[in-house]
Amino acid sequence: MGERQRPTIITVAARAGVGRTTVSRVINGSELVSEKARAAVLAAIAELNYVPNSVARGLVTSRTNSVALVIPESESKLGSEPYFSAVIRGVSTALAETRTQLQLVLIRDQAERDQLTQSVAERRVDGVLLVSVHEHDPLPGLLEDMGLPTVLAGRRSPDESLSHVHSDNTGGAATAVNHLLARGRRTVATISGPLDMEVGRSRLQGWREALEKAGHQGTDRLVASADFTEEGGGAAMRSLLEQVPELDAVFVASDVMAAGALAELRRQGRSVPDDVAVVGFDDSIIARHTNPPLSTVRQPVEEIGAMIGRILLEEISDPERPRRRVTLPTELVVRESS
Amino acid sequence: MGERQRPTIITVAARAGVGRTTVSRVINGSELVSEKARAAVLAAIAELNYVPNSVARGLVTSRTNSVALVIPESESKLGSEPYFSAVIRGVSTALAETRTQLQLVLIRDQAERDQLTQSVAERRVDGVLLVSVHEHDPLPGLLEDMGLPTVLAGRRSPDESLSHVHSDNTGGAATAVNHLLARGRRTVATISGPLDMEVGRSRLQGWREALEKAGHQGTDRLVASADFTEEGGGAAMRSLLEQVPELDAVFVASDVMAAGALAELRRQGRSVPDDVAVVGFDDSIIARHTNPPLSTVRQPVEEIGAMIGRILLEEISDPERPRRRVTLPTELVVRESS
DNA sequence: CCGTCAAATGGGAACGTTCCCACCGAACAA
DNA sequence: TTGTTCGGTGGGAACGTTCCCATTTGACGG
Repeated sequence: MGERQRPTIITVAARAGVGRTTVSRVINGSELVSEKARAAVLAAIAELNYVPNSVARGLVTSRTNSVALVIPESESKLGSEPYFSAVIRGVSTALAETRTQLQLVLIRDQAERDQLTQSVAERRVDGVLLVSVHEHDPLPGLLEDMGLPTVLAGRRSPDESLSHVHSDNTGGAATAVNHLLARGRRTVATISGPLDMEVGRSRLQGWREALEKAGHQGTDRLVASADFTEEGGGAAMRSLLEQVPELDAVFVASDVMAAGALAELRRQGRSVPDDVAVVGFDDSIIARHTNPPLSTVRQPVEEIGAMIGRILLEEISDPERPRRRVTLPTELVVRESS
Repeated sequence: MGERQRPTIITVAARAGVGRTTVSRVINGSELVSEKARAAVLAAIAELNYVPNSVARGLVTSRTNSVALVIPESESKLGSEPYFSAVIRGVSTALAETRTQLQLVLIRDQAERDQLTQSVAERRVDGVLLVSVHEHDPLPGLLEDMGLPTVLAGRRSPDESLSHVHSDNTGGAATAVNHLLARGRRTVATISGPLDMEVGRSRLQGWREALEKAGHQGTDRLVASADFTEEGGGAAMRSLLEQVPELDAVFVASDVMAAGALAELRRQGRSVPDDVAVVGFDDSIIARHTNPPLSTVRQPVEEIGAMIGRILLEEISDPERPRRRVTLPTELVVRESS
């Protein structure tokens, strides 16, 4: 179609009969411009259909108005997907307010990891959001050293130095356990997440503390760990049933693993919730579709996304701002599995 | 920490004892540079830890090396999420090869829609990927008019003018119907998707053609339409059971709607698959978790994503290249619901 | 030994902004 | 009148590249 030459700020200036700088001032909302000049510029912009070139602007301001959201693919296997979708939605909401672009970066292997740091070094983004970090992941430290604003969903450890937002994993787990105990369950085992992730450890800790507070001892043999996958959950369930055949409840640290556990229980002829009660974590989409529907601990994932987005924007606009640590509440959702 | 002044191409040139241009040539892999000079430049780059500034480069080349993936939020409701995740994964794979960045754009309302066109006008992306377009969506035409390379996952109509990739919806639906007929079902109803989307229409068409080819007539009363949501699927099922109480099979145009339909069937005391056989479409994650597990038509979503990514890159590097239309095969996955 | 040619090289200009600073003129006090 | 101030303005420079073109260099045939 049309596509002649795109108008530049100079074209606009000429058309409006003012200088380059005045046009720039109008665009950027400066006060120091007369009503008359402003009107002329605005008219010229409209007539010429002028749109500022953000690349040129970025060159001089050294701001790109875009941030990266980094998702490790190892985690984005089928099961965790609803989690990431919700985070993305939240982040997107937060960014929309300031017209900041969202770069999505999936990391599957070392090459893609290098590419990310490369891309960061190229100054293609103003800040980075990191999701589901592992304890010894070098990435957060790297970004911190580069001085690039960085916010985490989750954290590497309880004394995380970067700004981060996470849900009350310990509290949520404890709530689940207390719920099971209140239902009269005597032996509440757990399938924990990976222990090299803080989510894994803290949910396990919540489970343990709640049991101990209720007077239960020797809980160690009631634990099996898995990797947040459905198969992992099934395998962990199997091993628990071997070790602790008398168990009558399981707190599973994710819904996806719980789905695997439910299948294994069915396979072994244990009915849920009559023989064994099960509570998951996340309230992801599959929780409503398992057989029976899964009781679970809901975490406000979309809100986490919105929050990390907002915090990152703050840190970009003021890098000196002190780091923030936010814990969001969880909520027990009781369905038919408990 | 360190963070002194970032080295520029000039710093590198000085260090290597060559001119600006030679450094640029080395970076861009030009042949026209002596071994000696190349080595010196490479050494200087390594010593100084130089990384080219992509914004500056973008200003002169007027390429940003990033593309936008646009997802209408109305579709990204819970149910369709696995679909989008898979598309994203595929796109990301295709883009990784050329170090092209992926901008994710969620569109929820008119404001965000405007923002997208704005952002496109600002030349922040080299091309656009559009997912799940509606028949009368103005966006594709707008992008086409702007002369911006655009590729669709799905299409607006069978004679789509833009490059696009879609799966064989008609064929997949027909396969599902034939499967049901082969199982001895007599009355195969359908819950279709929205009829203002080509996916909706073509799956319906596949269902109809297969029935007619098998000698069934007067199929119109066997159709109920819904909006790809679980609730919609339930409501459509209810209406079908009222209209056609004798039905013994349903082809549902998406797994999510099928989940709703299954729940409704159970509520009305019809057993699946004994009384009514059900086949869905997508093979999304929930298909394995419904009760009973859902037979479904799998479409290669990740491959669709990879394909639209690759085609877009081609169109960016050569805008004159003729538009492409790709149809990928589907595959019937038989589980327990049929 | 010289002209020719291709390979290798580097400086100027351009990409489209914003920022810095100098300037202009009107208002106002002395 | 003269000086001071300040809102309003615009030109030069800079941001860090790539592209165009002119120049240098070295090899080679006559």
